[in-house]
Amino acid sequence: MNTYITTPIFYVNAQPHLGHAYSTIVADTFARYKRLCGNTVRFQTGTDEHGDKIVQAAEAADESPRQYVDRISAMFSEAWPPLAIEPDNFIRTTDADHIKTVHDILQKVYEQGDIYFSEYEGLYCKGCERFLTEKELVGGKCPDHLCEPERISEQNYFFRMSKYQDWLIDHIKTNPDFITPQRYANEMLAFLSEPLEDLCISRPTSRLTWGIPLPFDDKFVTYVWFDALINYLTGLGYPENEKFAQFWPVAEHVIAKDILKPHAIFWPTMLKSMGLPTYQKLHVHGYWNMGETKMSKSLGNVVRPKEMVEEFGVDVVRYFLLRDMSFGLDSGYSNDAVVARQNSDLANDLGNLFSRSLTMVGKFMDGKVPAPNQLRPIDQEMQDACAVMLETYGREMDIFRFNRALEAVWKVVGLANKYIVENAPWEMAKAEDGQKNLATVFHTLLETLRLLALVVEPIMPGTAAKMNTGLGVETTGTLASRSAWGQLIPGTVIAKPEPLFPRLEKKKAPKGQQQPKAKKKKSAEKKSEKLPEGVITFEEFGKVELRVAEIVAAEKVKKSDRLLKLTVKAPEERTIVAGIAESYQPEDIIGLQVIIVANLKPAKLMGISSQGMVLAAKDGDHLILSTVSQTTTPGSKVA
RNA sequence: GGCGAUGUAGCUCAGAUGGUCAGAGCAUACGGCUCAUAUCCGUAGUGUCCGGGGUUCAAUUCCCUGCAUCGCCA
Repeated sequence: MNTYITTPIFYVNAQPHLGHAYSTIVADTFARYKRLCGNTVRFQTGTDEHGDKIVQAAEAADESPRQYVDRISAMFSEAWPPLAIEPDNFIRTTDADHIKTVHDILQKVYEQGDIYFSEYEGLYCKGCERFLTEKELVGGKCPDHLCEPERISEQNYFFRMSKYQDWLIDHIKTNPDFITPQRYANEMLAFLSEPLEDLCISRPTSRLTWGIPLPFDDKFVTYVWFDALINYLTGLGYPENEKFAQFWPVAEHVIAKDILKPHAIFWPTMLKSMGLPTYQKLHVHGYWNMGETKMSKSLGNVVRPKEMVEEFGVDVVRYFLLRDMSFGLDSGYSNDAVVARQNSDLANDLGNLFSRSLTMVGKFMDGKVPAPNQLRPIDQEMQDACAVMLETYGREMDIFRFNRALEAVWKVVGLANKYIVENAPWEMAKAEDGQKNLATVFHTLLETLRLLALVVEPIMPGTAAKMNTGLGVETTGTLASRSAWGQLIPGTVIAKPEPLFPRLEKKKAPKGQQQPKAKKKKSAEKKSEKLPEGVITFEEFGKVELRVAEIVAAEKVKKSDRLLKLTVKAPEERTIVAGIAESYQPEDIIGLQVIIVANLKPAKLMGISSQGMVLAAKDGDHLILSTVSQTTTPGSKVA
């Protein structure tokens, strides 16, 4: 059996964030799982590097597009190893072979008449030198240049997507697993109930040169999706490489819901036009939301995978992401939630189970795997529970319900802990006739741990390895072969290992919920002492994130006497509208370092989105901006 | 404005051709154990299953409508 699993190629106009990491961890886990099942697996990820946004981002960074994409793409490829993500191929749309493949495919589709030349109409902003989507507009205006875009038309090439609409509808309907979870297939069918428009696939070189030239007209370059989606073929060496024949028939894509339409509509119709079978499955996942608000760069609440790993370790991060999100739905992210998972599921339940078991084997079994004796019902039940777990685990992993799979695994973790309490080996050891059952108990327990290490392997490879080492287990074979009960060899020496997971102190807990430890104590002392009116706690103050921001641009807001539109570095650029025009001239404050509230909910003032608030003293009507007494790094925290 | 999704215990979320479907984990309280990373086991709660209307012997589950949040599109 073969498996071909891909992540999207990520657009390099931003650094890797949690969403990228999730898609890629999902794909990696699936790849590891399928390998464990004995499949031949190919796992591909990469970066998407063409288009006008890249040109702009490069300009902003004062780099050539080439330098820029090389730098950001490297940030992606370097982001994955620390997350234990091991793709077989990392593709870039600026790779020579990709460019050639896109060329060949365009030529082929063109020759068969599925690409034609026509008018494209859209809203064009002269300042940006590009078409804007309706969504980008703020109050009908370009948010960057505050002018209304013009409705202009230009000549472009189109892909005859509409031709394949009926075929696609039929394909989705007759293949229930084509797009999963089901809700996304429904969404696409609803979309397809309206006539499908053809897809504009070019941009004139007069406006954009950072792209793949059309083979049949060098005055145009390929625009976005027709370039990007083809990466899934290029990565297999389409058309002649044998990998293509081997893996294309089993292709499965993992994406986030924001790029559903290109993958569910554009891509299958493109493949159809090329005369290729479509991919097998599209797995669509939701977003990680940060508390109440969505993760966004301007709010400065982007979670960097690298920082997560540094704080929690790879396996915890992987476990958390797969355990806490129902695949397909949105989920909330918070550091506290990760800490909670780490402490309860990992440290207390699994880690402690492993630790106590091995310690007792050392104490009561002379540090060796015992041979089991006659099974009692309680031992048989433990063994049966493992069989149930393996069955559920396989079923759920196959369909990307990782949270369900892990739930089933942790059910056994709980049962194993219970099994220990019910048998109370420390009592058995004292009893005259206890030795016989004691051997069975520890054999059962160690076998259970062996199976837990097995199923946990695709999710937490490092932890699985530690467990296997501790148990003295060989890790060759497949999931099926290693699943069979009773593979530990009696007499194998078991050494007490280091703890699997450390327990963490919960960081700044929101309210007064900061007493996890002192459980034994009476709850005599009240947890929330009354505070005088107007007094806030340190925790409450801690919610306000103050930062130093450097004003890099300032201009008056039209039709407003009081408002200035500021562009600040904190350290990312953000726009803040401040009511200080009566006290300051725009040109006087450029370069000034002020203190801002960085995590204020964005507000729209005179049609401009303000992402934060500048602090100023108020002397009557006169405002005096807060500054720092010495120049510092923009973005420094104020506390 | 159109389409769609979501709205279930303090928190994060599961759930079902309409009838033991009111659930899990975390958090909380109490009890037990001591092998273990002060861990584990047991017990105990609370919910107008978003509001309103309808279909039905029966709706949290189906239909309509309203509200809120989110997404896609115009």
